[in-house]
Amino acid sequence: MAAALIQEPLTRSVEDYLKAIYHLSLKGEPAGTNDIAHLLELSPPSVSGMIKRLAEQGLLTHAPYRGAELTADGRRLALRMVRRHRIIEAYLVQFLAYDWDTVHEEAERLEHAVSDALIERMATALGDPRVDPHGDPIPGADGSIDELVFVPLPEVKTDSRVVIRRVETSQPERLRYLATLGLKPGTVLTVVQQQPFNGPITIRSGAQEHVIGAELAMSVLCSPAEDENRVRHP
Amino acid sequence: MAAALIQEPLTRSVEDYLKAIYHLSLKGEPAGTNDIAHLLELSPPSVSGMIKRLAEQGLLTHAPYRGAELTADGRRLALRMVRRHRIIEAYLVQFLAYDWDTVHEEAERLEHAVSDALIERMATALGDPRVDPHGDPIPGADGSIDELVFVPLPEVKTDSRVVIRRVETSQPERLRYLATLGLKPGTVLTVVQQQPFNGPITIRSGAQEHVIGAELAMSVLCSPAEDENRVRHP
DNA sequence: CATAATATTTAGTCTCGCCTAAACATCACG
DNA sequence: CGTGATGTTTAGGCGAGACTAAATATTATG
Repeated sequence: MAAALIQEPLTRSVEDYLKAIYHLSLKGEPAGTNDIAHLLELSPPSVSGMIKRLAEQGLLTHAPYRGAELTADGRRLALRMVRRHRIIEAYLVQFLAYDWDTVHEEAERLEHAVSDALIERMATALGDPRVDPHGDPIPGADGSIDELVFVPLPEVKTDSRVVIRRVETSQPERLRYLATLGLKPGTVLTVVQQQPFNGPITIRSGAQEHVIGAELAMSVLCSPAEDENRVRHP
Repeated sequence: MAAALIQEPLTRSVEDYLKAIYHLSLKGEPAGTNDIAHLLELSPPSVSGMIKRLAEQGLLTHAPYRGAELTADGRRLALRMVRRHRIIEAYLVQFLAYDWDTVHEEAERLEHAVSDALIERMATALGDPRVDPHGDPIPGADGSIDELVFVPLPEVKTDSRVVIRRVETSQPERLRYLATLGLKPGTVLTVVQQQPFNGPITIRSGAQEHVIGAELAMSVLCSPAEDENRVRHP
């Protein structure tokens, strides 16, 4: 019952759990054991056990069979990991010639090893960016985050011009394929046609036309093209 | 007896042991359990146990009560860690405004997390350096290393001009102090006087004279000043 | 050469974080 | 409203890697 007052250096595992639960919580509901297990590639009983430990440490709350929710402390630490991850991604792309499809894996390991000081130096070198190479928002050192809501490509009205703001997948194959179509944050496009029943979407970007499956298109998040000027082109 | 053919991703612990044993082996003798324990800040029994495991994996050989020696495999992996450590140090100093007294700690954590690919990119960005900010030699990606032998400052003849090639300590306080005296790799100096019985050493560098205790001076390694042109000034 | 000092290993535990198998809750549906 | 599908937890175990206390080997010394 007594909430632990300190948080000793977290283990890698704990950092991964907090980050996973944070991401799952964005859907608005407590994170389920199975979902966490799936995301972290662990067995559900392992997750059940860890949730109990994290609850004892006051990093999350847990009602049996109901899922886990981060406390303010847990959320703060999770956002710290998200910041690290995204700053690292941005740095590797900008300064070490990484591609947007390979940075995730590297950042996934580095985020546990860097000091706060190094992250802040990287952030400064980058000019304190607000988004990473995929358009994901980077939390501030103070824990603030812009959780802007964008429209997935399949929900964009036909004939409307939009700008890609964010591409939400960490699968390298998908990212690489989207890059060959020129579909990265900052790209302006028009939805030409959408086939019914969740069918493929035809888009035009400049002189080129492409057809994209609905599932893949779901990871492409857009906003109306009037916002174009507010987008960064890194 | 059967040497394991593969080496799965090593754990952080194993990486630290290999590196420690490599460093201790530079003295020419097998690394003793106690020395390893002292270097890694672990108890001797812990080290004894790990040595047994590493011997089973074929990374070192061990005769009870006689110390541990790396096998070719073990040495290769140790050198890989040393390369990582020193490339990271050089990178942080050159590109992220780290000082030579703070890089060690950061590198100590990062060396376990970076990919080979990232290290090679950093090395390329640095122009494939042969020494790190302390003058320690950086092993090549192929495992080659220049183990040059330099003369510790207390053994330099009075009145001879030498150039500092390497400063062998990772203690931030010592490094910071030496830096205030301008004693870094590349600095040219003359030994003015050495007090007897391991006494302090007086040096002149440019217009300045300093007195240094013998113990601290032992970590300052030099070569004759004719070699000056072969030294890098980063 | 015996004995003390020092170095090393063995024995026995502990914690963390994972696992599988089995028990138990919850929910949707006939 | 019972029944099966699905999701979650409990029970029991394991390996890595650390620890302390105690036993044993080596080295140094009188």
